[in-house]
Amino acid sequence: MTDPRPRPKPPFKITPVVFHVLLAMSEDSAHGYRIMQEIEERTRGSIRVGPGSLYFTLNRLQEAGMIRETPGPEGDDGDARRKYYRLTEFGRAILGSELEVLTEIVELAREKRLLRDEGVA
Amino acid sequence: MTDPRPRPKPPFKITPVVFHVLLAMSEDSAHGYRIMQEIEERTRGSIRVGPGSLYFTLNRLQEAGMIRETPGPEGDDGDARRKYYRLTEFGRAILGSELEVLTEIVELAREKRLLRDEGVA
DNA sequence: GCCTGTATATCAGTTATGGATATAACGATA
DNA sequence: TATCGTTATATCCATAACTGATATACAGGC
Repeated sequence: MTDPRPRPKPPFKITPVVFHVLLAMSEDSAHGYRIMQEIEERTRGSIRVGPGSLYFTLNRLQEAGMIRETPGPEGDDGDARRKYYRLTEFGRAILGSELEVLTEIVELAREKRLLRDEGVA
Repeated sequence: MTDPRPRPKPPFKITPVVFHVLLAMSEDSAHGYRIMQEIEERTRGSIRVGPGSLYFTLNRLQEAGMIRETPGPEGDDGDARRKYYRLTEFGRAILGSELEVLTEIVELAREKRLLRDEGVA
């Protein structure tokens, strides 16, 4: 039960909002408004991030070096208002570390038969 | 991407603290102080719930019918100060629902190779 | 009997979040 | 080109949640 590998230490607490913002950027770069929508879609509306939390969180993540601003994706000259961000290596490490914790929790839940699905599986 | 089964609707937000308290009670009944310790142990100190959040959360969970007070476990006449709680069916359903969301996130993370481990697996 | 640890409880200060509001640019369309 | 709804970033404020300090008291070892 000892930690096999040191976890990167986040400079502030990784709240659900922070986590989901990082996760929403894990594949492509993304801009704020899109992140808002994606979180709501993926969690089927159970988590809704308002503009207050969102832009506050984006600034914080950028200051902490977990994301950085990038030019938009290839061929996107669409909307000049958009600001695109992408995960840094550090941000990716933090996200990975958080996901490990979640993975352990999910495994524990399976062992204890806490999920409504997969009763036998 | 539509929800195959309606989720039980929690009467308030299931924050990390709330979630971990529910999880800590999923097997046996438990008392407050023990829950505090267990959360700290299982998350290897990365989540620490102080007495403020804990007892506030326990009261709230009880009012909402997610946990209920019970007599201590068989053969425990140890410490009269302890208050033991156990999950209700409703509480178990809420916990299960939250775990489903986490399970989906973990699966997504695996597909996207976001975990530091299991690169090939 | 005294001290440390266990146990519940409350309170105050801080931090995080959500909703309202502001501003403006975009796209469609009339 | 005027107008309207949507997209998009940004700030502010009220509320919600959390942390740490403090209080109280019992248990067990010495």
